[in-house]
Amino acid sequence: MAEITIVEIAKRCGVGVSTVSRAINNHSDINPETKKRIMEVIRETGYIPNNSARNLKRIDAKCLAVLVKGITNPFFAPMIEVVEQEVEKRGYALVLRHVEAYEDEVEVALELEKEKRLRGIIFLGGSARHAADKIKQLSVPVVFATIGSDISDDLTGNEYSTVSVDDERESFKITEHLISLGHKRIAFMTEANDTPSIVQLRRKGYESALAKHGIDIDRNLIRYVDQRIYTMANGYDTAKALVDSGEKFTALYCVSDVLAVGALRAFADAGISVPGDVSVAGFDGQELSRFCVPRLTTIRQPLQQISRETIRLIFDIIDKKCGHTHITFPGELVIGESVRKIDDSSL
Amino acid sequence: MAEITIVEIAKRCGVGVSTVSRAINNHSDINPETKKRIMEVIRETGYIPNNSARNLKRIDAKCLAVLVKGITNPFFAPMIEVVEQEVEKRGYALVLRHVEAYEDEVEVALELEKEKRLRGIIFLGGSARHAADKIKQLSVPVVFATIGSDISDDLTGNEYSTVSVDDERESFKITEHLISLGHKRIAFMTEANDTPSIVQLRRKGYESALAKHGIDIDRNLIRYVDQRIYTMANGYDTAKALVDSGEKFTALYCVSDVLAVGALRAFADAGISVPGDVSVAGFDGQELSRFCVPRLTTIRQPLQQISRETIRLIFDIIDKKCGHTHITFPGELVIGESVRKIDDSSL
DNA sequence: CTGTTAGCGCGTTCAC
DNA sequence: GTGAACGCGCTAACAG
Repeated sequence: MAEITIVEIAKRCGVGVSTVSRAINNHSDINPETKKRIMEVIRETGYIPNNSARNLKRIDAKCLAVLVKGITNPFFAPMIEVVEQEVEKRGYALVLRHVEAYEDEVEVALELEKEKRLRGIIFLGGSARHAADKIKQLSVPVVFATIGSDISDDLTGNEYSTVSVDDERESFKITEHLISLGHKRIAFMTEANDTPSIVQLRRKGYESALAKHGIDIDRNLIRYVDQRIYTMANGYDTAKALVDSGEKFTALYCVSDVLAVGALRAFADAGISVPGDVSVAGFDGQELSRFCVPRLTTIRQPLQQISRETIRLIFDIIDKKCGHTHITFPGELVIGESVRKIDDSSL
Repeated sequence: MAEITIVEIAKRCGVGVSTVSRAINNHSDINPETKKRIMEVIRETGYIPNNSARNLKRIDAKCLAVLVKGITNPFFAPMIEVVEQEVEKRGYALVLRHVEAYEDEVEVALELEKEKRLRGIIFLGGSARHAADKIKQLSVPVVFATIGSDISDDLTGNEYSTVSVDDERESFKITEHLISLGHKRIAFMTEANDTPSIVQLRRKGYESALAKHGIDIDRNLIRYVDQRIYTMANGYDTAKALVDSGEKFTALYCVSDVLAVGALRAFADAGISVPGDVSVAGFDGQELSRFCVPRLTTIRQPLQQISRETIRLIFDIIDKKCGHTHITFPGELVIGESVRKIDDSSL
């Protein structure tokens, strides 16, 4: 397979390479006839320009990178769709990159920035805290989506933008909702995580809601999943362990819908009725929460809005229409069928 | 931010660029001391080699590409994890690329092949049929995973490999399972798709099972979702329409678990008990099928095995240990709680 | 409107 | 063991 290059195409057309280049890149100053002829030959030969070479030369490509942390997570799928549409609408190209759990997303961004000519970087998910100096090394605008503003102690917040819900407040909200329905012994399923993160913010919200209403925090009611909060199996196992421990509780609040669905299944297997015997609440408002049986009471994150706003923001920053900002959207308390008012005669 | 290059590093170290290059790429013929000094400077400066330039020059990188069709689909997540592990274990790099529904995955592969130095390409999902000449243009070994062997009419099958279940046979199997439990009026939820695809194979299996048992195919029982078979909302809407139509049926078989879960919810809302009034079967055996209420009866695809075998195969082909092959794994009929034997007194 | 030419940053010869 | 020089394929000046 003789690698066919732009020179070869130029030869076959009897033109210079730059003319071919112009044809490929839709430059205006080219004879339509010439262009047509060139495109013809390109099609015939099946020539495909080498992207590496292009990236190397190109001064500037209208290109955005989106780095998504955790491919296993269906959470981001609806966001990505929106982002793709919007970016295309603006005539930009999109580099979508998945970052493994063990990788440092900023590190990956740094590398990508060298390789492509990026105009901006969007992070979807990922850890909430990054080394300040690394973020500073990024030379194009950065927006974190679904992550709040406390990304690094050492940054003033002017080096990047964020678009997200206020995880602590939303978590407070749903916990208070449970309390308002008479629940006092509210178990909490989360991830054991020392580093500041979304998960930790949600825990804070849970604890402060209890505190506000004079309910003591019972450490036995706080249960940790093994590593990942986006697998049903973890939700199942942890809920089962909770039940088996004999601990009394009237509600279980899980930091993610996925965990909550796993818990639903565990309760079903244990012959515990939801919401008859126990109420279950989730967080995220994923598609799943609307289709499981019973439907989950949860906090819906406005992912569409977050996505759209993220895009708007990054383009505004690119176009120097504004500086870095931190935008917070309210989440929505979605009342499902998995939570109910408590009777006095409960366990 | 002055873009720092290999020349700059060389200058600061007082060595030639090629020495720096050798240090970066772990070449053997370099003084350990020199190397150490260079790596030190690289760390200090935060220098990151430009990948485009590397790809342009590099004769050969141990690199594999995996093209995944449809990012919305959680189906592939477990496969990707396995693939990543295995590839890393063999010391290869991995390029993971998501292909949009409207993109032609082979086209993308062609482009990628020009850009990077690939040694092999793996396709996860995607349409079952491709233009023969395009596949032939690919100069490195190609393996299709989860797609059967009828990828193109014009190919002998020696130009590529496949690793998958026999979708038609598995579909036949689960349909026959329903029939064996006394079901005769078995509705089928699928995607309207003219082009040969997995979906069509499953339909064939459904129809031939009915035929074998002397059950007429009732076109009113075959229901088409709007475009995508991996959204619960589609399963919900289509099941609801089926119920509303007043058509009589005792079982519903959906071409994907995701659709089936949507259907479960629709039946719950309609006050139809599963499996009391209606039995529901899915296909795929995703995590979801084990955690929904009731658990789904479905066909589990052995994704781990498929992934592992795909990797083994592509490396064997790269190493010339074997030629192209077509491997079929049996699926597993998983008995859940969503299907039951029919009474004679049913609707 | 078009052809010629100079690099983009790096890996790879080939001398030393 | 190391450095100088060449060129990968392409785009962007520039000159015509």
